[in-house]
Amino acid sequence: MTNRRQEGEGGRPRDPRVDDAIIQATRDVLATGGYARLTVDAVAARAGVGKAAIYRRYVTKQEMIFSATVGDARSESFPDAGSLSADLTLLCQRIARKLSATTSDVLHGLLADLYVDPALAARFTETFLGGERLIVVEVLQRAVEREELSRVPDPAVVHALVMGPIFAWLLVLTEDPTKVHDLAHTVAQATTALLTELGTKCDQAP
Amino acid sequence: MTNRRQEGEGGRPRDPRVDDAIIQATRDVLATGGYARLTVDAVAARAGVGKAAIYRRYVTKQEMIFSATVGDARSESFPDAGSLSADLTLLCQRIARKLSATTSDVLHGLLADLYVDPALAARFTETFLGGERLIVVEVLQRAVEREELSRVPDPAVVHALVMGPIFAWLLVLTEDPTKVHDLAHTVAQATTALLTELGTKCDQAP
Amino acid sequence: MTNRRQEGEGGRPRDPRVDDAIIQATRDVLATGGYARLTVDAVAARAGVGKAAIYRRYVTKQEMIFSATVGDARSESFPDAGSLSADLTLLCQRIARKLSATTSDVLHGLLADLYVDPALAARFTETFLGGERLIVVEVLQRAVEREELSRVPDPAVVHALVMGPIFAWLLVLTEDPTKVHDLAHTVAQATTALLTELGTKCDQAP
Amino acid sequence: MTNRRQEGEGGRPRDPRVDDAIIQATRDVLATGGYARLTVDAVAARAGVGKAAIYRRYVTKQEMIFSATVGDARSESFPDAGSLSADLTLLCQRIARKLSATTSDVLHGLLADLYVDPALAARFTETFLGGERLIVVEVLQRAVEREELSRVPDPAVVHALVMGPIFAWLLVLTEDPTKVHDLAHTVAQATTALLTELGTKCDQAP
DNA sequence: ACTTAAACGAGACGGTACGTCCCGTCTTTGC
DNA sequence: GCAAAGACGGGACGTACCGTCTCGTTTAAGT
Repeated sequence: MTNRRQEGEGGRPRDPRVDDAIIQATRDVLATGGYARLTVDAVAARAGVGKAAIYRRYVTKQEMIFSATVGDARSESFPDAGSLSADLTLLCQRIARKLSATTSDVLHGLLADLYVDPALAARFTETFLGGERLIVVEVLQRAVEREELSRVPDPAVVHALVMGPIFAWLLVLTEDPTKVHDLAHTVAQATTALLTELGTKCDQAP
Repeated sequence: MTNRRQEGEGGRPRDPRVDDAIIQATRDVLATGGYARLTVDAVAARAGVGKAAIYRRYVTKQEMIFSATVGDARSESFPDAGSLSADLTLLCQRIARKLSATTSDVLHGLLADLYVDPALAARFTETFLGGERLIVVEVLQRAVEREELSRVPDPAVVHALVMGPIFAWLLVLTEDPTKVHDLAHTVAQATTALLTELGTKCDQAP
Repeated sequence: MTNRRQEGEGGRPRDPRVDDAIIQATRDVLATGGYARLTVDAVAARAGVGKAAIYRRYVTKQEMIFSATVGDARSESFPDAGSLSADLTLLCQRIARKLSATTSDVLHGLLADLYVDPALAARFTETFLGGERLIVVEVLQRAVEREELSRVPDPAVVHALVMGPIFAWLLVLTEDPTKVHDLAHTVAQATTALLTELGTKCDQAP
Repeated sequence: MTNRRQEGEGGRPRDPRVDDAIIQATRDVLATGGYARLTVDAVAARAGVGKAAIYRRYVTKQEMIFSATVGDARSESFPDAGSLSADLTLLCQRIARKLSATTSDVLHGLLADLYVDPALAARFTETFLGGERLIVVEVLQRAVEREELSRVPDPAVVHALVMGPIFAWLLVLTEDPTKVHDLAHTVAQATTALLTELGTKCDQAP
C-alpha cells in the first residue's frame, strides 16, 4: 500500500523482498533508537538497500514509518460478543492491544508530523481510526437491535470515550502497561453505564 | 522557570524583555509553521535576539518550546462544586480548556521528544499532569467525605477516564473543537456513573 | 568502433539503427547541456533506447562520449603540398578544423577523465593524436628528402609547436574562432622559421 | 579571495585557520585521488571542518578547487632580461613552471567546468591568463622600445604561440615533463624567429 | 567614576540528516 | 538472445538545523 505506481507494465518490477526489508529495517531501527533517531540512511543500511529504493516507494520518511508501524491496518472481523457490555469490552481490549504494539514516541512523532502533511493525516484517519469507528457503529447498532439502547448515539463520542482513556494511559500518563487490561474493562463498564442507565443523553449530534 | 543560573552576582543581569521576546517568538513561529518547522534560528530572528541568549536560558529547543506552551501551568485553586458529578464536570472543562490552548502537533511533538529526554519527561509529568492528578485526588476524597463514595478509587484510572476522551477528541480524532464542551459534560457523567452506581470496582490497585 | 563483442554468432544481431541513435543522441545532449550535464539516462531517453543497449556497446559513459565525438578519427591521407612550409600550413589547418568540431568543454572533460582511465587514455592518444603524429613524421621526412632540413628533428616537439597554439587559442584562451585560420598560417610560419633558419637545434632527444 | 562577504561587521569573524585548512585539504585530496574523485565531504573531513564552512566560502565545489589550485595568482613582477629572445625564454619558463604545478586532470576538469559556470570562467580568464597576457604585452612593448620590433604585434597571438606548445606538451600530449625546460627554450626561439626575421606579419588585428 | 563580569546581537563552527541525482548492473516482458 | 523499461546498491551533491563558540559592544553592580 502507498507504494505508488501501478500504471506502466514495462520494466523491472519492484522486488517484494526489498519492500519487506525496508519495513523490517524501519521497525528494527525504531526499536533500537526511537523515532527521533531514525535515519533514512540507517534504515537503508540496515535493509541492505539504496536510499533510492526507499524514496521510490515512499515520498517521505514519515510515509515509510507510517507504513512500517500503523499502516497495515488489517481489518480483522469483529465478532458479536452477545451484549453491549461484552462488545465494548472486546473493543477496548483490541484497541489496547493495537496501541501497545507501537512505542509511545513513534505514535506521537507520527501524530506531530501529520499536522504538516495533510495527505498523510487523511490516510492516518482512514487507516488507523476508520476501522475502529466502523466497529463502534456496528456495536451500537447491535445494541439497538438487542433493545439495549433505544437509539444509536453519536459514534464519535463513544469512540472518544473508549479509546481516549486507553490512549492516555499508555501514551500520555505512561502508567504501567500491564494494567491496561483491567483499565479496558473499566472503560467498557463506564461507557456501558453511561449509555444504558442514563439513557441516550450523549447524542449530541442527532 | 527553568532559567538556570542563580550563582554569580557580578555581571550584567538577564534582560527580562529578552525572556518575553523569546517566549512570544516561539509561540508565533509555532502558530506560523507548526512544531516540525520550528527552528531555533527562526525564533532568534523573530525575537530579534541572538541564539546564545536562547541557549543561555534553555538547555534545549524542547525546553524552550515546553516553557512557551505548557510550561507555565499556573496551578489555579480548584473550588468545591458541591457534588462528585459537578466536581468532575468542572475538572473536565478545565482540562478541555487547557488542551485547547495548544495546537495538536505541538503537544504531540513534545510528547514524542519526551521519550528521548527523561529530564524533560519528568518535568512534563510534574508540571502538566501533576496538577491535574492532585485535583483528581482531592475530588475523590471530597466525594468520600460526602459519602458519595465508600472509598477512594485509583486516581490514575480516574485521571485516564476523564482526560483520555477529551485528549483523544481534540488531539487524535481531531473532531470539532466546538463540541468539546458537551463532551466534557458527557465524560463527567460517564465517570460519575461508573464510580457511584456500579460501586468501587475500579480500585484496581488497592 | 570499440563495440566489444566479435565472438558469438547465435542470437539476434545488434540493431545498427540503435548504434546510430546512441551516437546522435549523445551529440545532441552534449550540444544541449554540455559535458557536465550529460547523463546516460538522458542519452538513452533521447535515443529511445534502454540503458542496457548503451552499456552493451560501451564499457563507460566516457567511452560513449569518446566514440560520439573524437572517436571516429578517419585517417584521411595527407597530400604532399610541395614544401615544408606548405605542408605545415596544411597540417595546421587540418588540426584547427578538427578542434573546431568539438566544443571546448567536451574535449576538456574527456581529457580530465583520461587521467582516471588509462585504457581510454591510451585509445585517445592513439586515435586522436597518433594520426597527427604520423603526419608530422612524414612531413619532416619529406623535408629532409627535399634537403630543406639536414636531419629529422624530434617529432614530439614539432607536434607540440604546431598543435599547441591552435589548441590554446580555441580551448584555453577561447579567442575568436574565426581568426583561427590566420593563426594556423602564423604557426606554420613560426615553425618553419625555427626549423630552417636556425638549423636543427630542436632535436633535444638524439 | 572569492570569499564573498565584506559587508556586515557584527558576528564572529571567519577563522583564517579554517580557510587554510580547506585550501590545504583540497590540494591533498586532489593529489591523492585526482579531480574526479574529489569529494566535498572528503575535503571537509580531511580539513577537520564542517561542510557548511566550505559552502559559506565557496558557492560551488569548483570555486573551491579553483581557489586551491590556480586561484591565488600572485602576480610576481617580471624582470627585464635584456632582449626579446631572453624575455620570451623567461616567460616560457614561468609558464612551464606554473603549468607543472597543477596536475593534468585538475586543470582539464576545471576547464571543462568553466563551460557551465560563466562567472567562474570570467574569473579564470582574469586570474590565470590575465597576468600572463600583461607580461606578453610588456615584453612586446620593450622589444619595440629596443627597436627589435618595428611595431607591437597582436598579443593574443603571441600568447597562444608561447603558452600553447607548453600546455600541449604537458597536458595533452603528456610527454616527458623533465624535457619541458628545453621545450620552453625552443618555443622562445621559434617565436623570436617569427617576430624578428619574418617581420611583423602576425598582427592580424591591427 | 571606574572596574569588572556577564549578557547581548551576530554569525561562524563541527556535525548530522535530508531528499535528489546519477552511475553501472540486474531483471523483467515482449519480439 | 536482443530490445525497452525501469528497479537495484552505492555514493556524492548542496541545503538546513542543531547546539557551541567567538567576536565586539552594552549594561549594571561593586568598588
